[in-house]
Amino acid sequence: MKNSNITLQGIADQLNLSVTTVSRVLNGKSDRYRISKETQDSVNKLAKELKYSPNQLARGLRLKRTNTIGYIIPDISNPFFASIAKSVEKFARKSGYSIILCDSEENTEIEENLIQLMIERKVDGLILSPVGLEITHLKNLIQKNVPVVLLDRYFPDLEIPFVTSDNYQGALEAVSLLIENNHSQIACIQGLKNTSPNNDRVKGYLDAHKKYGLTVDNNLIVGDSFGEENGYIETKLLLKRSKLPTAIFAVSNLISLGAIRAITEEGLKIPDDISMISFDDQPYSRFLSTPMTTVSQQSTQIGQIATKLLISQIESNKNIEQNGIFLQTKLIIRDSVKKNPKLEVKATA
Amino acid sequence: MKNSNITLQGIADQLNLSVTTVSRVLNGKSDRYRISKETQDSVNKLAKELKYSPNQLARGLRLKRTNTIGYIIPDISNPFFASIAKSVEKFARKSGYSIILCDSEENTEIEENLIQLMIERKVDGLILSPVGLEITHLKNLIQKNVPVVLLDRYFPDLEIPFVTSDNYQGALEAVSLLIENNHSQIACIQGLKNTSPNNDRVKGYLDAHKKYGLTVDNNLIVGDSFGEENGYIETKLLLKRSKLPTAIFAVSNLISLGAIRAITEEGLKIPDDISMISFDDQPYSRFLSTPMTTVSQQSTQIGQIATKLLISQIESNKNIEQNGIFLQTKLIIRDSVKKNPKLEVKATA
DNA sequence: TGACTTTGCGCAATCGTTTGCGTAAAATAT
DNA sequence: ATATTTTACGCAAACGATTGCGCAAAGTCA
Repeated sequence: MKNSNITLQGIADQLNLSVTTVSRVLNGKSDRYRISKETQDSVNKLAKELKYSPNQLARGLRLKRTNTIGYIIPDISNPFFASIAKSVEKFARKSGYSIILCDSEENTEIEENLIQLMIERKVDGLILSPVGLEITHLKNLIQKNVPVVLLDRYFPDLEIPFVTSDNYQGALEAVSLLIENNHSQIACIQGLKNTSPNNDRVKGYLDAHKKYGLTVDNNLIVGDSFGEENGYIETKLLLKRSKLPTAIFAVSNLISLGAIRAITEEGLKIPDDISMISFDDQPYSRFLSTPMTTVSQQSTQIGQIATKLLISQIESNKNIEQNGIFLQTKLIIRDSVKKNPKLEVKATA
Repeated sequence: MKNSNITLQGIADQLNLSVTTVSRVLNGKSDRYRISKETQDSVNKLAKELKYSPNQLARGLRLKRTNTIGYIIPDISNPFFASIAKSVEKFARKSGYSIILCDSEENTEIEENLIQLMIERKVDGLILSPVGLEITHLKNLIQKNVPVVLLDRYFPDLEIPFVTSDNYQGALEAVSLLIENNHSQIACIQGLKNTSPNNDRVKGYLDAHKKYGLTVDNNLIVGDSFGEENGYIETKLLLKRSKLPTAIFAVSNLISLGAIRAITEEGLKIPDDISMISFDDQPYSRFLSTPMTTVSQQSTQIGQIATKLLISQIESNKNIEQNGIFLQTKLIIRDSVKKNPKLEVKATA
């Protein structure tokens, strides 16, 4: 209560100086304003003694700059986002920024409120993994000249810089592997519709089929969320069908976990009864009952690049010319794909 | 650039009112100050039109209240902390608070800097999972009258409210299970020393032995970090010993993951060659190659209670009388413990 | 008509910094 | 001795909000 009231004024009073001078000394501008060495020393000494700590609210108000980045993600408990968050926070911190973290719970309404909140809190910029396909609130944002970088998800027709994995390519490779192992009944359990990762992965799934001259049964594309529950439910349903899929392409790590739960419950085995490839590699992926073949993303890099992009945008005061960055994925082959007996399948491309 | 300059002043000017009045209307204090209906309506209307959004820096400066909670954790990419973070953020948000999240990287120096940073940013309170055994910076904090709640970790001799799992009991049960299955050479791979979760878990490990009249070989207590690497390295070393432990008690989920990696590398099997129990249940635990017996913590509740505790402290303006809250753990028995042939082991208690 | 009450709103200080100008005193030059 | 430069610092506004008083105008009452 007492200590918290140490201000420039307080120091100035005790030394019979003006706040101006104290401020200048403490900001290392002594030389530019010719503050005498003795004054400098006395100020520094007293500030240390009193444990002066600048009020960043006041400073931010005056400077119109808070060194704060707003960071909105759909689910911090998803290990994929958690590891990105780790690198975002770390890089921001090392660059002198703090982050205000909010979880939009994959809900557009919450997301909009959070953006409003970030504006009120005068963040210098925003890193965002947007939820839906609603983009008016984002347009408002850029009109307000708030630097924004999209992370993991983007809008093809919006001029906002973004960084994400090359989800299309990743999915293409994954599903191609399945097809090359002579799977043709491949279910795709997708995540939240209308998000770019989902769209791109599904497109990869489709194009892989096309590449090998296969037609896809649209009934095999199911689901609507990146969560575990979705994976469980959809797999349960898939396994009740008369014609069982021989493989599952799970569009996220949580989905595959749910799928495994369902498969296990039904007493089936991966890959003997059904094969599987999952997006997102996790530390545990290789130690699963059947080590999982996965599409690995460079989450650390995604976070770091996004942060770097945002900060350079903030500090240069101009919008980035560069629009989108796609990071390569990597197919990690383990044991969850079974080689089926050959069918009459040949590559077109 | 234009839009961002909408302030109370701007609205007041356009309506030929004072900022005072505008402020009062917008804060719903019209009635208390008898602002006429017409004035109210005109203010509200214009504010909406101009998309006025209050500057929280200014407000915070004036009100000495930011509705912000500082949140410092040692590793956001650890799923255990990530799921706590999820519930902290959610509960805080629903209570009208935002959180500034920082990762201390299990480093005391960083932690101290972050606390300083939080003070400068005038957070209303702090949720902290402290790193080491250094507590002077925490004492400073409470002297400054900043509400603090410790999460996951605590100091027995510090009067700061905390919420954590009953790590002692959890470890006691886990190791007892091992002993009851006739294991006597049980290695304990511990986490960061001098943190309460580690201390309490190791104590549980020791007391379980005591309970059954077993003496523990101190060489079996190894390691010094909650991370995956520690689990890997220590297990590698353990497996090189002439006298192999028959079981491993892994003090965190990441440790057990590292341990599994080492065990797999050495071509050994769980539980046939070596048994294992891990702290922290995770969604994947049951789907590991050998479904893991774990000690599950109520992470959602931990986060929520901590946040609730902090907010009530903030809003009541007095320190909580209640000091520590321990949440029960739950032993989830799966397949990673092998029943050994009986030894001459009998319970003392 | 004058006194009193109610209505409706504004003044100005305050929160803690930063910064564009100034300026008095000391030093130096002429 | 006067003019000029240098040294070392201060004034006061500004950032955008909140709030304790205060006060003029209108309404009510006798």
